[in-house]
Amino acid sequence: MTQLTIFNSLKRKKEQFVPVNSEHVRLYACGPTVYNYAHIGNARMAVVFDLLANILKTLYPQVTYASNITDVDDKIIKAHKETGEPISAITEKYTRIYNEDMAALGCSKPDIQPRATETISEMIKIIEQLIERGHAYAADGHALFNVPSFDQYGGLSGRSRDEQIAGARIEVASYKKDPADFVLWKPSKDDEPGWDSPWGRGRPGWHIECSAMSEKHLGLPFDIHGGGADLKFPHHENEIAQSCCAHGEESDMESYSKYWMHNGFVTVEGEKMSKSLGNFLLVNDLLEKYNGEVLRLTLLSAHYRQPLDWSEDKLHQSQKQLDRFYKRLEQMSDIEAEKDVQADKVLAALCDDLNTPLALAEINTLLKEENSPTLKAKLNHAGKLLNILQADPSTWLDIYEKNMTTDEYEDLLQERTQAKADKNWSRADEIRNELAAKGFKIIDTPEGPKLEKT
RNA sequence: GGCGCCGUGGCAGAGUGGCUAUGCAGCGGAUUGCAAAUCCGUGUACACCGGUUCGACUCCGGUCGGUGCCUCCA
Repeated sequence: MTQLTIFNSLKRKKEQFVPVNSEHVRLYACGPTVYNYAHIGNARMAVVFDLLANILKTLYPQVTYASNITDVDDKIIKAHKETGEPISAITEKYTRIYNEDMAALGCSKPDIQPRATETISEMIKIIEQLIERGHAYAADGHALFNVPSFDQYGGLSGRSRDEQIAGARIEVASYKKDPADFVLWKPSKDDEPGWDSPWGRGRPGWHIECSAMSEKHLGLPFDIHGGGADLKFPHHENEIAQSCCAHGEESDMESYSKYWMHNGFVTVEGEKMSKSLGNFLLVNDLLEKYNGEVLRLTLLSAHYRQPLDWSEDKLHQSQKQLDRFYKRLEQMSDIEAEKDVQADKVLAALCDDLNTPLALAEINTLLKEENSPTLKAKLNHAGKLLNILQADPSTWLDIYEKNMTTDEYEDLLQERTQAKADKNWSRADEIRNELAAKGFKIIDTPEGPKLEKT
């Protein structure tokens, strides 16, 4: 079996992946807070970990991929106050849109998609365990994690406690024992969503939800925890602190998740996406102009740990790339794919820390081969691994088949063919221009002219 | 200020101690009425300066440049 290698953020090096239980591999990735449309950065995370889950599923008999929906958060409350829409309407709406958009990008729905609001009792239990073990305390309606109680704190992001304080620019709340302490539970006002707890009516802090959801659905320790690079600190650092300390595993950061993976950021035309710059690219908008598969390939065109600069030119390249692949598949539509043939080099590239650019290069190299049952099998396999090339080739290429005699363009094409036979070049060119204006280009083949959408 | 990442041919983007990455664009050719599509051919690129080495784009050190996190932002 091909060996999977991944860059483990916890160790800051590439390692062979050895599952906790090779019969059942468990993966968790931090999902979105549902208060707005998903942007292209959310999409990168979703696509990267969808790909990872897909690869794991080809290597191991059972894989569970969990990715959460955060449906309680101050940003949601803010959206509610601004729009007047009920909280549940907001979270349901944007959860639905998120799932639709990610599906359009070829992402399978995670095996489990837990909601924070469905995991409140588990969060409260972890907080109680932390208080019992002396890692957390209640103060002023809050429950807080006491950072100095965990020696390993900072182990993921590589920063010591002293650096933490030196760099602290956050105003320190009076109820904190230590400036670095963070909130596990906070009180809710009457008009804010809240749940009863030993510390009064309130809601969870940001980090505790992932500790609770991953433990509930995957068990500890699980294999891989993923998310965007910006979550490394403080979110993931705090998750580790909570989950290790709640179970008396203060000396073992791996007692929560064995491996950590972080995807890089997406920039737009060289600049970071930000609301002030107004360059926040929403997947929903992009899908109106581009096919989801083109977006997916673009997101996979750079290695997942590298920054990815989004541009029109990249989308163009992805489109051309997919057209090339689909053209070959279309040429081979009458060929039966050979059984039990795999795209070994593509799989090997993906197993090397998800090296998607190399995988794409390998597919391009495959195209140098002649059409054959073997090539078709390899292309099919490669497409399946990356979850691309799953559309019907002729549909993708949008070719009007010659036998569509009722089609309005058929008459024009026949007229052009006749004009060409009569050497009436000006009329032939006229028809070509006419069709070009309608968004089609003519491809002359030995079997006659075909139309392709431009 | 602290921690980290990066600097590859016009552009995108992998990789390696000595052997063509790949794609897009460009150029030349085949083909075509002209195109389009397709096919063939075509680019000794690895920020700079030192060091290690028989040999470095690849290892080590430094310089310069860019960039991320430290602000509940994937």
